[in-house]
Amino acid sequence: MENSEIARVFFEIADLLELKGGDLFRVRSYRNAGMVADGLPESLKTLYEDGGEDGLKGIPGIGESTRTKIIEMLETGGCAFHRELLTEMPSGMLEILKVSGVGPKKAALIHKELGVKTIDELEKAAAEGRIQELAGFGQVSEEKILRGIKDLKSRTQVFKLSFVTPFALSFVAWLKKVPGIIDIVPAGSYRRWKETVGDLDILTTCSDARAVMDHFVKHPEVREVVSMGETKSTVVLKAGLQVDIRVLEKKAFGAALQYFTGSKAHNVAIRDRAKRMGLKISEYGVFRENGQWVAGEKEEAVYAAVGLPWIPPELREMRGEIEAAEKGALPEPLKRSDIRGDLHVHTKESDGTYTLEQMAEAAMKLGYEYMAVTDHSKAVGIARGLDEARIMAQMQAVDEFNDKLRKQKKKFTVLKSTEVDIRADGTLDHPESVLRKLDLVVASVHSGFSMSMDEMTKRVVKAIRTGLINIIGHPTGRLIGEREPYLIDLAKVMAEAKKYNTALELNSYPDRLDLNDSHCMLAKEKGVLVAISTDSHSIHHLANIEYGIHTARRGWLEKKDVLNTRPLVELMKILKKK
DNA sequence: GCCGTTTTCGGCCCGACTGTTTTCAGTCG
Repeated sequence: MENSEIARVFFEIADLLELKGGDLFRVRSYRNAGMVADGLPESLKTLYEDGGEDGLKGIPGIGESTRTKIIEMLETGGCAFHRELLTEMPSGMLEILKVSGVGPKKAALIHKELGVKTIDELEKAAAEGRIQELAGFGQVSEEKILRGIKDLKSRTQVFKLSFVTPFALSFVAWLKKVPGIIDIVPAGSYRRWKETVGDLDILTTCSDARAVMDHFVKHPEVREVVSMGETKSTVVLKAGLQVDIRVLEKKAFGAALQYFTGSKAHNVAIRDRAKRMGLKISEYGVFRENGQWVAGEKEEAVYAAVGLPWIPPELREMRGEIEAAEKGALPEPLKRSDIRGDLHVHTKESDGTYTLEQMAEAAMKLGYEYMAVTDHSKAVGIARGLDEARIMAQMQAVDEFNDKLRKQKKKFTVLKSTEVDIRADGTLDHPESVLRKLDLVVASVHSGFSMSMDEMTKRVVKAIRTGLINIIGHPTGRLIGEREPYLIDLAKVMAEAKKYNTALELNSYPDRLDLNDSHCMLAKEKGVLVAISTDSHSIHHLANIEYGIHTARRGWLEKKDVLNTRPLVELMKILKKK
């Protein structure tokens, strides 16, 4: 079982225990174990295979009991405790918990009183007016349940970060029109640059809170106002995205920003730390036990109050950032200006929409020193991949273009390159003689995704062992929310990549973000360089580098861990083939 | 169930909004 599957079992155990009315701290432990499993850069399976039970020790949040269950799942593919809980509470109840406004208490009551076992039965009961008869329910909550079911059935649960970005910008612009508004900052997982975002949280300070609320709910994209209070409101947009807003005093803005940026697990740890120091943290500030205000206007001051330096939002995922902050060992955040060039760019020759010259012009405007033109090879027929003759012609065109740039005294170089296909048998789709003439070789898998992990790993490892590859492109092939990653043992691939001086790509295309944040942590640990590239098919895609940079920051990468932070001369030395 | 600058036992983050129960529990983030 993969980490995400193990995590799902823990989440379900937590939900089932909560439905049963079990100890809430125990519930929280399972939920926490699920989050830890999900966010772990190493595969639990690999840790267990390599180190046995000891390999699983020392993971914060995983104790005796959850460790035993992890081992059970790895060995048997299931968890007896989980199955046992499912005999007591039907699995349909887990779906019911997802209905907005229905939590464990209400769900359990509905189940007990009406024998409801599935979301469809819940819908029927509500439609027939049987819910409002129950103690603690009324006509309003019954209608709310019906709406919640409708929403759940139609709504996408999570949104790609790039889907949310335009809405975030739109709300910021919209709220700027409110008289007296001071700060408007989207927080939450959006601010942490998480690859998918569940909802958008916006924090504001304003002299007139009422005016902010009134204007907020009138945004033209709003479909439904879920709640509207003095300082907090929630709406759902036509696109299905939920947006929350908070209005705060200037004095509390930093504390609120810290709180609403999350992650939840990070905040719990920070508050726990505060508590141990005799402090109390809420979204209104840091306070002593006697209620005296300590800090809150600036986020930095909140962290300082608990003896820590400011922690960048991308790191706030409880992956050791608090311990690192304590030791002064936080990674130096990668900056946009650290990136010297883009190493994965397509042109009209294959499936891009602009010419080599146009792409280069656009890259120069971003202040880059270099750009690799990496059109597809012939195996990718649908993208009009280049055969030997066409790539030779392109090389000549690149040489001529570089000559022209030199004559114009422009400090920019186009690298002769390719995105060569790794065929199903692990061979490359250009002959060695061609690949040796190129400055840089990106190699990617574009077909035959449904291999076993063993086959896929061998396929990519075989390609690396040719010694001709500088970068493995989009190493897992996933498309966020659309296509699962193909099965591949990245730890093995990285070990081989390290030997052959091959980098792994962090593809910044917002649908891909591949490597992901956890994989970046693994690459860093294994000492493999990461190339942050955009896979641009248009001049407009080059700006997607931001998504790659922030994903890299989430993966703790620093300037030294990234291939394309190197100046051209240094880069060319690294790219030199053995 | 997890964990330790107060602890191997006894704690475990904190507050807003809603609906319904006339004083608060449940849900959510």
